Amino acid sequence: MITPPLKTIFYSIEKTIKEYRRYSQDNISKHISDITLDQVLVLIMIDSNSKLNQKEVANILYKDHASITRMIELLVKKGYVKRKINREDRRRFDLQASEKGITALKKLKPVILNNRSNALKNITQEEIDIVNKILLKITNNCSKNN
Amino acid sequence: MITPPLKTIFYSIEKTIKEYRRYSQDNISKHISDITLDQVLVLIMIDSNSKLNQKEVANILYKDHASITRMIELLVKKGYVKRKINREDRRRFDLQASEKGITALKKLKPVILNNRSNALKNITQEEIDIVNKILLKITNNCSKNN
DNA sequence: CAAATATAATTGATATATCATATAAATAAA
DNA sequence: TTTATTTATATGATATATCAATTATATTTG
Repeated sequence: MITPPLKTIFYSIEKTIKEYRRYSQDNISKHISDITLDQVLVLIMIDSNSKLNQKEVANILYKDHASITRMIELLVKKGYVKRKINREDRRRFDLQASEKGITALKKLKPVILNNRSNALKNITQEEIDIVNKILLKITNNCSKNN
Repeated sequence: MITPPLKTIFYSIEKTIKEYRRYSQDNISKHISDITLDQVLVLIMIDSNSKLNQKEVANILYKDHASITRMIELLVKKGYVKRKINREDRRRFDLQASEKGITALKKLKPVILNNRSNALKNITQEEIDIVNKILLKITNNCSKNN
């Protein structure tokens, strides 16, 4: 008999992140309807450091480079991000939040912060540290053993 | 200044589940190359209880019904699952692992169990309980406040 | 310098997530 | 019993995840 996934910690982890994403996306959509949580995170990164290229954004957000390419493509198409070829290295792009992007961030940063703090209500920093520590162990077990 | 997602617990959670999925998928693929982790979980559920219909599988695995429809479609197409219309309720399907599905499960169940225990190496049951408890709090915070 | 190699980003294919809508069958209500 | 509502599944659209392969440019090396 195999343990139903229902009872494993992996199930809890997936369920938690899904609920957080849904909750977070709902609140974002109340303010701006054509942007996703992931796109907001990309936009925040771009706006916080104009030196970042796509590869670095991908590494920071722990996303696949292909996904970042497509997210930025959508952000550019919707006018939240401006993209110019880098002068020193023509393989790279210089990324910059547009006026529209900056305006969106003004609205959305508090929403994100609020999502996070609501999601963590009644959870102590110590508890968060414990969870982080144990999750890191799992991560390491999976990457080492592969 | 908004906290970089890098430092939030949500980032840890996403990173952990991604690493576990990648690790798990790699080991599955070593044995059977045309099946995904999610499909294996669906197959396990179907095989463990022949009474389950798609809606129930979706609820157990905490997946969207649309996703389950498509996963089962693929499992049927690849010959791992047999699907027949239920006699009492013609909206439902009776789901059953085929011979091929059963053979696959014989190989894959130990792989799944091994993945789980490797991923949790050097983590105590008490630690797992703590993580589960805190993750549940987050889940509840997100569903209540929405 | 020319050839080989490495890097940044893109593209393609396939699977899954999510949400909205549709369809068909079952059940409840008028 | 006809109509309305609910339920199980499917379908469509769009976004993201993942992996492989490609393209263009940079860098290294012979």
